[in-house]
Formats: sequence, structure tokens, C-alpha cells
Amino acid sequence: MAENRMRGPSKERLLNEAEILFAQKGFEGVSVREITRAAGCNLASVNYYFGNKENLYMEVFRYRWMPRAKRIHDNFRQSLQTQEPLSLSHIIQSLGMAFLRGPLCEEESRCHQQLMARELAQPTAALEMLAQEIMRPFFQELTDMLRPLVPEGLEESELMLGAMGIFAMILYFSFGRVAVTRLLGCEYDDALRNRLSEHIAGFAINGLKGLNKGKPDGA
Amino acid sequence: MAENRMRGPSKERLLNEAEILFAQKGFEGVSVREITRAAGCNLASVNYYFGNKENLYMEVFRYRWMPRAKRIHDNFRQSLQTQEPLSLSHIIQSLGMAFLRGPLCEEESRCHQQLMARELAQPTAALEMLAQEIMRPFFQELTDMLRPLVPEGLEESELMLGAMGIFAMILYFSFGRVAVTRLLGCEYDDALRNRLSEHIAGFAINGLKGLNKGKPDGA
DNA sequence: GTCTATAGCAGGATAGAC
DNA sequence: GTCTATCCTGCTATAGAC
Repeated sequence: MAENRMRGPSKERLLNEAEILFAQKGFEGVSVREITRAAGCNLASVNYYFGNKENLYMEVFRYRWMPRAKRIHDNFRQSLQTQEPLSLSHIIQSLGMAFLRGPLCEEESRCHQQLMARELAQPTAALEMLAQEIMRPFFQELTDMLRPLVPEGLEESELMLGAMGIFAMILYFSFGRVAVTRLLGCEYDDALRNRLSEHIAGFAINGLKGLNKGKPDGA
Repeated sequence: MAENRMRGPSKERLLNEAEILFAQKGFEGVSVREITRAAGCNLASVNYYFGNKENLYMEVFRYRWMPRAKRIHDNFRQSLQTQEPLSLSHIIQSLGMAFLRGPLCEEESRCHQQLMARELAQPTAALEMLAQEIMRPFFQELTDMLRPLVPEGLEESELMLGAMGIFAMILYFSFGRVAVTRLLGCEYDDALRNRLSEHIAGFAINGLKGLNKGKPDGA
């Protein structure tokens, strides 16, 4: 609260600080007073720029979360362009990298995943928007990529579940970082993020390969 | 709010209703007024029985969440006793069953998972307690079971990550049910829960098998 | 053990000066 | 656009009757 970074106009600062606080404490856990204080604005500014607190929450997703998601997706696509014959291994590893490390710093990445986790646990109008404009198109794109690389004849919904399972792990290892570090007994640093990303890739590649058979091979 | 189920003494009713509401809306999202109204008690009862709202939250975990977790774990152990030579397949399928279906009805299961998801996303003193008394012992038990069944020489922490990945999917498919049904385009009914449980098993068994090699086989 | 009444404070939103 | 002052509602917690 001492040194407010006064970069940019008030509206932008409000969006920046609101996103961080909403991610940390949830919509109900943050007060407008807290947000305006963090942004170095007066109490009335939220209502002036956004009408009310709820709409500020929506605009955080519209003007911060969604553009960032698009950057992550672009980052993912670009890291695939350099590799000509697409393999399952390339795709999954690029996925893990883009979402666990990607174009974001650790703090921004955690903020991003936490907002998503909150919306999943307690959907608001924001999830509706995200499902429509981000999640559905991206999962479509991803399953289109994966289809020629998984066992032939795999059901469409089974493929979708596979893709979702990968995101489950990414999200869990990100928002559940406190539990993860406590159970593993180590710090959540870059080395761990690399390991997690590799672990997810190794796990998911074999997981996807064994999907179509009702029972797994051997066991 | 019309028909309060007046079963049991006030303290029990408060714990019951508080758990449901905390799971749905989070600690900050629920007021003591709402809880006492749902439980059919007067406003002062929370302070009388629990001292304050925060302690009620802790007691929900102590007297509702933890005993339920122990029941789930017992259920898991029992379903393994009938199968003499333990296989990876048996273990993972029993896990999915115990946690996605188990001894709980759908509503209770969702409530249970949502509370866990909230604590992971925003840890309080409750997570400390759960890590100590439930999570660590259970993960220990689980990795002890898995160790003889995964590729030899697999690092201990890698095995732990594998076990956590399974829980990531279970949790995600449970608390993210709105997104899941929206993306799959189907209802979250018993048929889907069975499919999810089977999917996780198939995915995880192959995932675990391919773990120790830095790169997966083939790809 | 259960209730009502209320203290005391923090919340979102608004009015209106500058 | 930015600020202060303020309204009003709803919150937790407590005191004290029954």
C-alpha cells in the first residue's frame, strides 16, 4: 500500500489490481475499498468507471484474462510451427510449457489459473463468456490436432476427456501449489515448474495412447 | 428456507448447513445469518456453539470433512481386500470409484470436493490440519501400494506426482462439473460419473507405466 | 439452550464539490 | 476525471431476558 505503481490511467490500474486481488481472495473476499486503495484511486472510481463491483469483475475477464489466454494460445501454436511432423509428444510438451511457464511470469500465471479455478468451482456469468469465446474454440482446435495421433476409432468425447485431463493436472499443480509443495517438501520454483511440465507430458502421452481400450494394456 | 429439516440438535444442524453453504459460496460468501436461517436456529447460536464464524468453519472440517474422508479411504481399502494379487488396474479403478462415487451421494460428494478445491486455491488453517491428518498419511499409503507396480527405479517424488495427478483429475471433473458438462454437452448423471471414473483409470494406468523414462516410449 | 435486541463496524453505492 | 463526505444496508459478535 506504500508505493502504488501509478503507471497508466486509473481505469487500467483498477483492472490490474482488481485482477490480482480477485484471484487471491475471490469476489466476495475483496472490497472495493481494498481495490481502490491498491490502485491508488479514490473509493468512487470503481463506480465511475465500471458502474459497480460486479461489472468490474466481468471487465477483468474481458480485458485482462481473455487477451492473456489468447497470448498463451498463440504461444502454443508458434512453438508447434517449428516442428514439422507434429507428434503427440511435441503437442503435449508445448501445451504444458505454454500453460505452466509460457509467456507469463510466475505471478501472472498463478493469478490467471486461480481466476479460472475460482470460476470452475463457482461459475458466474464470466464462465459463460469464457466457455463461448475461449474454452470451446481452443478445445476444438486441440482435439483436431490430437485426433490423427491417438488410437484410431477413439470416441470424440473420450478425446475431449483426455484433453481435459491434461488441463486438470495443469490447473491442479498451479492453484494447488501450497499443497503440492507441502506434500513434496520443496519450493515452487522454476526447477519445479519444469519438472511438473515434464511430468504432465510424460503422464499424458502414455495416458492418451492407452485410451480407446476399455481396459488398459496388461495391468 | 421453508421446510427446515429439524433432525438432530442445533449444533449438528449448524454443522450440516454450514458445510453445504461454505462449499457452495466460500467462507466470505456466506453470512452467519444465512447459516442459522438454513439450520432453523437463531442468529446467536453460531457464537454460542462455536465462538465465532471462523471456528465454525474449522469444526466443519474436523467433524464433517475429515470423518467423511476416512470413510472414503476405508471404502477404498475394503474394495481392494477382495482382490488378492493387487494390480495397478485394481488400485486405480478402486480409487476413482471411491472418490467419484464411493459411499457418498452425488450431492455430498460434490460438497466434499468443493471444500477441498477451495482450500487448495486459498489455504487456511484447515488445509494445515488436512495435510497433517489426512492427505500425507493417505498419499503415503497410496504410494506404498503403487511402488511395487510401477517401473522399477522410479523416483519417489515422481511417484508422488503421479498419485497427485490422479487426484487432480478426480477433483477437476468433480468441482469443474459445470464446465465439463458444457464442453461435453451432456448431463452430469451417474452414467457420466461412471465414464469419468473409467476414463481416469485408463488414462492414469498408462500414464503411470510410462513415467520413469524422461521421454515416453515412441511418440 | 434458545431467543431478541442491539452495539459497532465494514460493505457498496451515490451526491456533489472541485 | 478525481475527490470527500455520507447514506444505508448488512455483517459479526455480544448482552441479557426467558
